[in-house]
Amino acid sequence: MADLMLIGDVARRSGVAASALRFYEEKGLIESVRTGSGHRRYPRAVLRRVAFIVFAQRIGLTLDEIAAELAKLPSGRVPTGRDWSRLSATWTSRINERIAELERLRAGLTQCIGCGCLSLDRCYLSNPGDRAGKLGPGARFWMGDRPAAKARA
Amino acid sequence: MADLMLIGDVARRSGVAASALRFYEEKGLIESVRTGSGHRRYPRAVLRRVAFIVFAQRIGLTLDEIAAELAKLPSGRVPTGRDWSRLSATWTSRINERIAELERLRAGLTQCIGCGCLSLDRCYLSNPGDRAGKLGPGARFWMGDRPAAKARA
DNA sequence: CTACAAGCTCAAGTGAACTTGAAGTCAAGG
DNA sequence: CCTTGACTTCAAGTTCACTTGAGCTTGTAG
Repeated sequence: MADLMLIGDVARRSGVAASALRFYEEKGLIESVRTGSGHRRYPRAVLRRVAFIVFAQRIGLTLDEIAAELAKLPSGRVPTGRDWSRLSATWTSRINERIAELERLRAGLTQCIGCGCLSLDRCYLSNPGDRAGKLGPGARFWMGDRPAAKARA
Repeated sequence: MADLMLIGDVARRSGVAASALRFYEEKGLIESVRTGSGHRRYPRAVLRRVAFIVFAQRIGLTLDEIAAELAKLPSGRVPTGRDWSRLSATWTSRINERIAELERLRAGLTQCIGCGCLSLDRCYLSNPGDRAGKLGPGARFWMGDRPAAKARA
């Protein structure tokens, strides 16, 4: 009857480690209610929220961006399917851009690398529009095909 | 006549910061000859090597993987176009896999997120095959569409 | 009642790919 | 000769997304 889950349950059901769930809470991505003793309890709806986070990560959003998206959800009630799909509607173009770039790169493998034109300042492949963009210090971003999270169970 | 470039020239022509070039050298990705005073000098062919590195990064290879690829190039002579294209021939399948995943995700945006099936342990979208893979601690990898390097000029 | 699992907080570590800063050297112009 | 800018090394810092460990408390099964 009390459909409140322990953090371990959420971890098992979502495949996201408990430490990651605490981290998401700290970042404001998810919420929990606390028992008198300070233990976290989650309503079942958190599973969908976590699924959304994992999904968004694989598409390429940072946790900060995901937090911004989640902030658009209606507050005070459990989001409906329509709420979720409204959120994700804007992502299609992002995916399309990335696919287009990969296709450009794939074409370049046969056409460009061997032909001698691969000289950065000239080749359209190596300058897909944003190479000149400013970015602060820190990790250089890259795309990967590895798991976005690891199950703790 | 001496077609040896300064590190600053290479940085300007490639769009890769001088500090990054030193870092690549430390990692064994590129080489330089040194003047008597210890300054780096690069043959023009390094530009293509750097272009290849940037290219490979956008496809999603780590620097370690790129180093392994570069090690396959013939030593002792400047690589030809054929040498380069032989190297990159294996990447197409990697790109294809990534494109396929993005297409799966894109389809899921309209079909899956709203429908209620988005519950990690059930939805095929959130488990593209490798979610169970083991990975040590450290940064969680993600795909991005940001610049891979920033020009210093 | 006593194990023992599971939860808590907080600080520090991880890895990739660099950047930044300190402190010093080298080369060219005026 | 002096300044200026480009170069050198080396250590430490940065971002992101977490994980790990220490030290403690809670909840439950036997």
